[in-house]
Amino acid sequence: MASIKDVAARAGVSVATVSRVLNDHPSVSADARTRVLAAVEALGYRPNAVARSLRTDQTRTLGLVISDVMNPYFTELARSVEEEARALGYSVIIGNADERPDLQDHHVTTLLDRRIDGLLVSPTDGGSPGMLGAARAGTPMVFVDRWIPGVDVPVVRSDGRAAVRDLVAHLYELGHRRLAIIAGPAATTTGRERVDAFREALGAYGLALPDAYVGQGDFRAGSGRRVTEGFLGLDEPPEAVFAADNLMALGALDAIRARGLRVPDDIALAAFDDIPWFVHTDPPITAIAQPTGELGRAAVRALVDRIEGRTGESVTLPARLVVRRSCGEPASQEPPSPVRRSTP
Amino acid sequence: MASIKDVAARAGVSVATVSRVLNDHPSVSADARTRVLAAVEALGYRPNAVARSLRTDQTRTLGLVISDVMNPYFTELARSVEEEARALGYSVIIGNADERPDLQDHHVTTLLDRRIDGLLVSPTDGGSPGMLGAARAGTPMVFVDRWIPGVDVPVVRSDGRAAVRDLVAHLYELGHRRLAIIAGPAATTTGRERVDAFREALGAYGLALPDAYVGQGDFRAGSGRRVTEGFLGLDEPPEAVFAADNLMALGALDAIRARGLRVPDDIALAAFDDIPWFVHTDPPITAIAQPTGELGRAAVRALVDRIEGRTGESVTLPARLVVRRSCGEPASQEPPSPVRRSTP
DNA sequence: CCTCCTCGTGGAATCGATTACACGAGGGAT
DNA sequence: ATCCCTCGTGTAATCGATTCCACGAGGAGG
Repeated sequence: MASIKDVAARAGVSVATVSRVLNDHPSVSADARTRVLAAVEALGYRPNAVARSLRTDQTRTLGLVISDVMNPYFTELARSVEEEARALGYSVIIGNADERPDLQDHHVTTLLDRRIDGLLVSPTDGGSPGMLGAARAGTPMVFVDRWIPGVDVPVVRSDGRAAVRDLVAHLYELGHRRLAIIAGPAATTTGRERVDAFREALGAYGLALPDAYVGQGDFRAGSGRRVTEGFLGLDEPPEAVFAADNLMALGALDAIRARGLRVPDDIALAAFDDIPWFVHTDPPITAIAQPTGELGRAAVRALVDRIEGRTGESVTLPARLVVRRSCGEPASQEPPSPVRRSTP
Repeated sequence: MASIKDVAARAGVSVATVSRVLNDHPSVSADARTRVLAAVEALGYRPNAVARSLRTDQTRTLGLVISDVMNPYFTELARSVEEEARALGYSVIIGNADERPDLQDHHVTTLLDRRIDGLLVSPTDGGSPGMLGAARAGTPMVFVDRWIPGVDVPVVRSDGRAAVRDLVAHLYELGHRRLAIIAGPAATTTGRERVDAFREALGAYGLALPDAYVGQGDFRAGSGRRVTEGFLGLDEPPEAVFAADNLMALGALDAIRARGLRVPDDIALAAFDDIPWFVHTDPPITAIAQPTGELGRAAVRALVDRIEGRTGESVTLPARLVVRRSCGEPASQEPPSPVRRSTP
């Protein structure tokens, strides 16, 4: 592969001049410039990004560590992050933590070893050694979606409180009173917050959230299934289940169906995070939609601000409720009927 | 950030010795080794991968350029690729082409500029200049899923011919005779092959595939919708629609539903590429499943073989039909009834 | 006509690693 | 005792860029 020396030789100039042309530095004669450009063209020369990074101490690369690639929410996030980064002249390297702190740390270290300019993380846990180290090491960093309390890093996320209130209102109107939640891991902020918001909203209607109605999930489909089976096995099962993310909702749907029950007739189901597929499930699922694309773009902007010496700030965007059919027919069409419970 | 010099200074040895310890070269005294290790620990030293790559001319990184990250098939592929690569000591940088040749080229060049050790591509088109250049430039390369005929690069893919035959048999048994297909872009191998396989299978049953029943899609949901609307507007609409990928199937489902028709009662639907969500759609969709994970792993193995001087070979794995309910009830349960057609 | 600046250019240092080569010490064979 | 090999180590070259500094030519100003 041709190097800058080859170009210099062919153009009859020094490597310094070639470099100047490439970085369009002003003081290069028109003549030299054309000769260099011709040589570049002829040799199909492309600057070696590795060498350049070593010298300039910047890679124009962002690292993005997400909790789970197979989760459509995170793929969409990744996509918008890459788009915005590209628009700003950066590349993105994605690391998939698969909800495992050790894998997350592996990616963080690998990314740091490659001297990425900045790190975007949606932490899987409350702070693995690698993560904390990175935050302390001074690498520009921004949290997206989830964050770690007490760590001084900007957070770009969406606030679901209002949407959760809307959801509870919706469920209440439809006659549901015994509401349960499949929570995310307590180690994640989103895991905790959604439960808090749910409990608070319930409180506004004078409803309690008994411990039996709080299932511990891990943001994967399997846990949604297990927790829901638990709910269904209760003496007094909930009338509505709220899954704290889309994958767990899917698991819940499985469990409900496996019992021979139907949504929403036998039990209502709602999810946090809306995804295109929810329109097509049987029934279409009522969900709380985050402005995912905007989140990704805002996170990149905040990170690049930090990298380039400006002050990237935290951003909080509102989520909104998208009503479909998984909680029952809208009250306008039929009066809320007492919810039946059937156990096979 | 601490460099090898700092470690050397603190351990009281030369950088050469530090390097030897780090790469566990045999001729280092036990004493020097412990001192170096202690210094590494104390300084929290991590070798600079950029510098190392420049010197050794290898990055231990693979590039993966896929056609569309939002397509669950490709996310699963990406996930398995990363897993296998990690197991073999490589990192992966993913580039999302979004089915756009220009974006694909952008990623290929960026990846090449970073001197990745090998490239895994699922080409979006019949050969953009960048792709062809990369293939010629001698970078180790392997095609996954899709490939470019005439380019001498191993291909890891799955063969859907048998599964398509099974699908056609299934549709035929259920009484469907007018079968249509939503094709992928003609520039892609998978776009063409699936149509060919379908036509061939139809031929075995004495059925033709008229031009009006071949819709031109682009592997995105929108095109599936448009093509299906076209089919539905025909004087004699098809009784079954086969979408050449999962996203277009989703679009088809939308279009069918928008017309007030029902699957499978009014029209049957099947898709190439199976994804977890197909179990939960209304109705569950009959699909042809590729061994996606195995494909990704095989592709990485082939690529790493090439990189490390062995001969990575092409691999073809069979796909299989997964029958669900979107084409009608299995014949064993009820006799195939003449398919109705209803236009609103 | 001399001096000073600006402009274009090249030489060489530098980034942080790896590694060929040289060298001195010590041990075994003769 | 001498020679030779092996072992551990350090010095320095190298990878491919960027960039500081020096230098010569030429133009402007006195």
